[in-house]
Amino acid sequence: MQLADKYSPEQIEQKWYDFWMKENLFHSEPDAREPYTIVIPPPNVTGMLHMGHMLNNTLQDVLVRRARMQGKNACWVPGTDHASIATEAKVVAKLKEEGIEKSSLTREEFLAHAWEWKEKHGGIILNQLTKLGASCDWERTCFTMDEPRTAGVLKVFVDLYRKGRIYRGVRMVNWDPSAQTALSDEEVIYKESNGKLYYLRYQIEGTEEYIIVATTRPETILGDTALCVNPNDERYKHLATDARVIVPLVGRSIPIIRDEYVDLEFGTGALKVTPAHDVNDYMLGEKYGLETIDIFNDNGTINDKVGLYVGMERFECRRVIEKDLTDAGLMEKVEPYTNNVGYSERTGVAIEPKLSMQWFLSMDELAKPATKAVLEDIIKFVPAKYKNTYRHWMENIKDWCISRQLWWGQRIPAYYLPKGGYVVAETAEEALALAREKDSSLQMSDLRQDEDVLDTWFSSWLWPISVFDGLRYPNNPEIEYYYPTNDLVTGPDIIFFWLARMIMAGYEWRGEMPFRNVYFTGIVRDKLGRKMSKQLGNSPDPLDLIAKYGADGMRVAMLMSTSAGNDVMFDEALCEQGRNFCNKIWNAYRLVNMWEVDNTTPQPEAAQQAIRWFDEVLNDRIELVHHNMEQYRISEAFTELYRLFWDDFSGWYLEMIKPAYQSPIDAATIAATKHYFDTLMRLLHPFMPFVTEEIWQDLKPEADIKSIVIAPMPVAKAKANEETLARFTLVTEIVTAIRNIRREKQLAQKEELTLNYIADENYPQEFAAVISKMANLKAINAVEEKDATAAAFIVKTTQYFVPMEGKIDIEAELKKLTADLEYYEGFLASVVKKLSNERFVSSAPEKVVANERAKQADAEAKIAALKEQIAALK
RNA sequence: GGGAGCAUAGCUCAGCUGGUUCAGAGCAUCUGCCUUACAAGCAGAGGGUCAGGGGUUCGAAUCCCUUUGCUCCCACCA
Repeated sequence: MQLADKYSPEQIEQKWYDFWMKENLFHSEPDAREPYTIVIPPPNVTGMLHMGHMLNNTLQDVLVRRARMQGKNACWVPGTDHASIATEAKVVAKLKEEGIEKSSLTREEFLAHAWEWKEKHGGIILNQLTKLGASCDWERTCFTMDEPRTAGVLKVFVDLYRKGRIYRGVRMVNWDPSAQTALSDEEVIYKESNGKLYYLRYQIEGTEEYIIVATTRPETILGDTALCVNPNDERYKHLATDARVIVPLVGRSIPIIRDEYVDLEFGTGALKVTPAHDVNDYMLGEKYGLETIDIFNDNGTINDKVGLYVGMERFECRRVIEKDLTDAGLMEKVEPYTNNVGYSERTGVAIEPKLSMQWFLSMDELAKPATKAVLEDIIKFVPAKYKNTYRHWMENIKDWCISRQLWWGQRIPAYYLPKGGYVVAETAEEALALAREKDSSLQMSDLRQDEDVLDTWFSSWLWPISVFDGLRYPNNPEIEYYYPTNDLVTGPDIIFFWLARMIMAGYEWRGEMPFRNVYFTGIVRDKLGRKMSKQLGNSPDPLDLIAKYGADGMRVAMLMSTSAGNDVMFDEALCEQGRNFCNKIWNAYRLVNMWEVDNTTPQPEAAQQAIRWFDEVLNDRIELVHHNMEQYRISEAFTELYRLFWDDFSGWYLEMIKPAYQSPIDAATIAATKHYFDTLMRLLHPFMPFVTEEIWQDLKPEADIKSIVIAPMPVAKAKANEETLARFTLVTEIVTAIRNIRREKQLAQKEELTLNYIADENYPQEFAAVISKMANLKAINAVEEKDATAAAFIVKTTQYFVPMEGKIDIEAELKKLTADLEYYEGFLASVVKKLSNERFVSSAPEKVVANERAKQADAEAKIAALKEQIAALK
């Protein structure tokens, strides 16, 4: 095959992905083999691919492809998440653009629009993953809101309800006024915000005296139902026990209560109590039986309960009320103030604490086995540091608010009865049957299903089970075969949202962990360390990068820069490095491929020596890569292969076996080389699937294996021969030394040199032919005498001379040798000092001491050799 | 406020049980090469008080204490 001199991924990638799909190589069915399962963290159904997905899915694909090549029945289940808030917000925005208000639609009409949107955009993100080479079993693609998953969710809800874990009640929840729904605690992000601290004057009823109250939210005075001071506060001891104050502007009379909750140090020591709009105030309200006045509409505007500022947006109201208070002389002062404000994770608006009726899931019982599993490493976290984060959360777990005031999602299967009360059932029919137990006259039309839907995570927490339909059919062969899954690759940012809950669900409905290992990725940042975001415009489009550098180049960029749990500083230069590596592989193959093979040519000695060495290197690295992968050191494993291919294979091995210009290569050497190429491609395939397949298909080492995707992963043979590897380092040192001589003396590479040496056991005799070839020597001679006219160097203890015919600068040589001598004398002194320390000799392990003695002997020999050379020069 | 983690070459990071190869890799930089697979390349070189201080040890980048700086998570005094 004629190969272009640059690797061009465009056609190659699409060609092979199509081939893999056509051959159905990613599809898995249960069989006798050991399963290897990964479930994808489902991206939002209407989302777009970003760099985080690149990182996450590259890693998953590496793991899956490797397992597949190791002969396991690899199954990577893809899918998407219905992402109720995010998707509903997008659909609402899209309808708004078309001039349609959500409020003008019925639930059914809205859902029809939403499904239409989902059908149109839902497949995009998964399709994008194919561009990266993701070897998902696409036949298994799931959606958290498709029928089997929804049925599972409802079954789980009913099960939990019957177990008494789900309850309904009025609680203070995090309200998102933009999405107009409750959120779980995890969906609230606290950020430091610059606000103001307002000091308001509350007149004590029946007096001219005022109490000053500090607050950050003056608009909530509309909902004030008490004022609270600390009972130990001297400033307020004089007040009558039944004293009351007048709420500024509102004019309402409210009691003064006394509770040690109030901090004497903060503000004036007086606290306004607004039970409807502050979590702590709510607790005070409960404790003292205070009235609760909710002053906001669901969209964050002021309602008509008080009759002031009606319809005004909450932040607008704050500005207006500040002015009105000032004008009325009720504002003592205003100070700048920094505090933490909670924002909605999805819509970004400030959260409003709000009392409302919601569904909750009691978590204590669920948490117990899940906590244990991680702490005891039954589920292993990589890196382990996240165990702490996990434990802390699990041990302080709060009940989960699972209802959302949205339409896009799984509707809560609770049905209200006309005369109060409700029933919970998977279907309306079952609900009716249950209802009739209470009142036999009831008809279907009497039942009214709860309007709310479930939190998205209430379906994603079932993912490892639900993708195999293990909730509806707990004994089906698929779930029994694939569950528990092996590895989960995710970011630490969703430990609480998703990971912890999946573990809880796993134990609750399978009695077993959902996955054995969790690999945490970091966040992909730009090279300045900033988070990638649309606002900053520092987030490259992964598809553009793939188009520019190839999918393999992109994958290399991800692999080069990531270690578990650490953030990735992404730099486009890494993609370039990846592309260059593809090109390197390509050109190495081009070289091997272009040689003419001649069966009559005997195998050169240099080639025999090269093969003897490379066998050992390869074996050694296979072992190392395997070892690294076992420990999820994926980046290190790849880096080993990168260097193996680039330096050892291309830089040394290929140069050693390269036939002379326009000469053919012998059959034995080309066979060995192609075998190495095959092995290297297999080792690299999980990391760089496309370029390796392209080359492997051309090599066709095994006719009955149709793709490298299912070619067996090379395994290390017996332990590598360390001796051979160590001896070869002498060769590289000799060659490097001669190259340096050429450079210093400005000798052309073409000019053949002679190498003389004074023989000892550290001369790598068995690699003489390789040395000769790599250094372009015409002769290598063992000599007895030193040669003062030659360029000299020492490797380990062996003295080498390259005759220079008068080109030697004796002064310079002497200077160099003297500097070396000084270094080794200093080195020897430190070794001797160590060895003469009795405590060292007696306490250090034998091996360490022996090693020091060897260093001493080497240094002494080297010093002797250097002294001889210096003497000879003089 | 509570907890966790990090600090090693200009940059991004390895360094696993304290001891060969302990001060490394890649990138970047510099020098020399259009050598016949690859200039997306080749051959070389420079560059670090392992954040500061103290301790344990025969021996510390590695273990302990401490100071400083950064990051993340949790909590939320209005």
